Amino acid sequence: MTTIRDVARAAGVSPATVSRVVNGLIGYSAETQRRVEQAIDELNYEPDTLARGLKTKQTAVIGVLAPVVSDALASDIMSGVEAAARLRGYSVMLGRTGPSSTFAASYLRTLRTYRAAGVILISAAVTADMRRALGSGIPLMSVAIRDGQRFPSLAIDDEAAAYDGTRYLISLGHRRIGLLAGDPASVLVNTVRKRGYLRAMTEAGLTPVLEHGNSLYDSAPPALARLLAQDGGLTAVFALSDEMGAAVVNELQRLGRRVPDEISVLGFDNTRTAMHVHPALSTIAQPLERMGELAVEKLLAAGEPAAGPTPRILPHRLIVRGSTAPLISSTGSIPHNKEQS
Amino acid sequence: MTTIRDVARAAGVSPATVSRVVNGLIGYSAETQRRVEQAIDELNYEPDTLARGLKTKQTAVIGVLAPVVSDALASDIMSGVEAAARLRGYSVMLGRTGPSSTFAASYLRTLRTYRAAGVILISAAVTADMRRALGSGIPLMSVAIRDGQRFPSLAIDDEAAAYDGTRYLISLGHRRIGLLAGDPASVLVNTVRKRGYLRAMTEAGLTPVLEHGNSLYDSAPPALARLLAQDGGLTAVFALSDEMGAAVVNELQRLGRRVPDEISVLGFDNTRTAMHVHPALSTIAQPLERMGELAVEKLLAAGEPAAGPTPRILPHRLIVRGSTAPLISSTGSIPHNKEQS
DNA sequence: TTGTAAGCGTTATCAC
DNA sequence: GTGATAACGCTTACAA
Repeated sequence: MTTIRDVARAAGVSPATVSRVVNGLIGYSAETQRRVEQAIDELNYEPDTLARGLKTKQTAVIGVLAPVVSDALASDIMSGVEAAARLRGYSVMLGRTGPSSTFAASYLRTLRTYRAAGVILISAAVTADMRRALGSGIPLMSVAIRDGQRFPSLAIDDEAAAYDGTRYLISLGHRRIGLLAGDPASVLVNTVRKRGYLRAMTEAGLTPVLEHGNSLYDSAPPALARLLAQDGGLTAVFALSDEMGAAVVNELQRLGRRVPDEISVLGFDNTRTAMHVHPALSTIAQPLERMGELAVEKLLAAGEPAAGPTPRILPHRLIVRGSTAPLISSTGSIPHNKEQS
Repeated sequence: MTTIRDVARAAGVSPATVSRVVNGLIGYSAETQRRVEQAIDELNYEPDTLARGLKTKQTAVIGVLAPVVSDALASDIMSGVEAAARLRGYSVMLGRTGPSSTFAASYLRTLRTYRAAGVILISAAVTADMRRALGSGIPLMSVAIRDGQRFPSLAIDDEAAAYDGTRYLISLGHRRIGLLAGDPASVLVNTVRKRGYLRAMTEAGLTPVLEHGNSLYDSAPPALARLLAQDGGLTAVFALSDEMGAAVVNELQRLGRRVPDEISVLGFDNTRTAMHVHPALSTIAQPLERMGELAVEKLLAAGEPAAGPTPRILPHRLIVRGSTAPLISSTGSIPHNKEQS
């Protein structure tokens, strides 16, 4: 390995000067700079991250913790994180929080010993335990979840998004709309979205019909069965994740119900999964990649004076594909459509 | 931050002794060990990774490079890598190689300055450039791709897998079987799989029909159209990725062709995507998570004397779901089925 | 503008 | 069995 001393010797200067050049500080002549840079090129020198981090008490590492590594939603966010991080010369360290954050604290302790520049928590709220495990010098931010006001977070307004989704279905003429929620215990987000759905239904004088899955594909068919058992005449199902939405589309077809002619299905998140069914799933989009990028930006700006207010709310968006359609009422008339943007 | 000296002072011993205890070396009494461990607990001490790495020239970091972070196949492998790494006390650092490995070398250089313990390359072959960028001390292994004999790799036998998939379709009675391959330029694997298909077709005296997509969902519908233009009477399509397979199932249904009654579809990889269509996609499974785990194991054993032979071949497996069925010939008879295990 | 030298927190080589 | 002490490769006062 070539060290800063090797470069110094080759350039005929001191290690301190090489360091200054490498770090773009001031205090050397143009000629010196040239010689140093040439030596760096010739020796193919690269500063040792460990030694530098040990001295400066900082490394260009950003930690990312997701409940499940292979989750589509987390993957999209991670993709944004990776892009923003590489752009700024940072590397990302990946961890899985596992069921109910079992591993989170241990990961955060590790990240602390690496002197990470910041940590991003996907789909999980920051707990006091986590905050403690990470120590005090490292900023921590959660993404795709609204985390009270206690810790920084970055998410859409889930209540409003679910409200808008429900309103959209209502504007299509649907009256009997079932909600397929995720596990209320593990993801706070579900409680909030549920509230949005309930508000829209209540305002419209409609009766809520509600069941829980666990956000994943396999949980949807049985939950759909329960939903249908509650009200066999449902004309629309709002699933609070695309995986469940996709499963509902497929299961409905298996049951011989036509989507969207007989029954509309609306998903949530706008992950790739929404495109993988036929008809493609209408859904509420979260700007997932953008969230990942923004999280990095805010994290790295955390030390700065002008750090913006938190939690930061990002816009959601309704995406209409083939799985939703106006209700064909028994009289054959299509109700007035007051779809939202 | 509490350091090894703090612990030493609290326990009334020297830093050297604390180090011995922490690292489980020999050379201290049981009583000393007790005192040190107590001090560690009380002070909540955690060794500094950077200082340790600087001294030992090794960190417990495993680098993982994938073409696209949010890819389903890569995600599954990464999931296995994460699990195996955490089990052994290693952390994983994530990178994206990007189109045609643009970023790979730069990531590898970074990984070198972190003194990573090893690097795993997903769906990409090791090039001499990469090997050079990483330096000589760090093992590098590619996964889910067969990489000649020059560098270690871990993959299924893609030729045999494609052969078996084609044989399966033939055993179902299909004679007009189209192949939907991925981009031959970007992923070597496609060339090999194509060879397996061609061998099976030729052996059976059948005429190959072949088109290329790019392995992703959106590339499949147009490629399918070209396939159908070549032979409108195709009764089976073998797609060399689940994303393309799922797209074929959906597109076929959009075109009014029934799957599998009129036409069978077989995918490749067995990612989540295969489950997200209706009927669910029959496919050739790669043990993706297991590959990730194994890659970590082999990487960390790379220094050992008894490092096994490379490249290592893993078993593939045919998974029959709803998208494939015996050909109903015009005479109404179902051909003899000689399906493989 | 440039060099010297003192650490950063750890491990490893010696002595005792 | 235990403790000084010298690195590891870098940054950063402080001198010159």
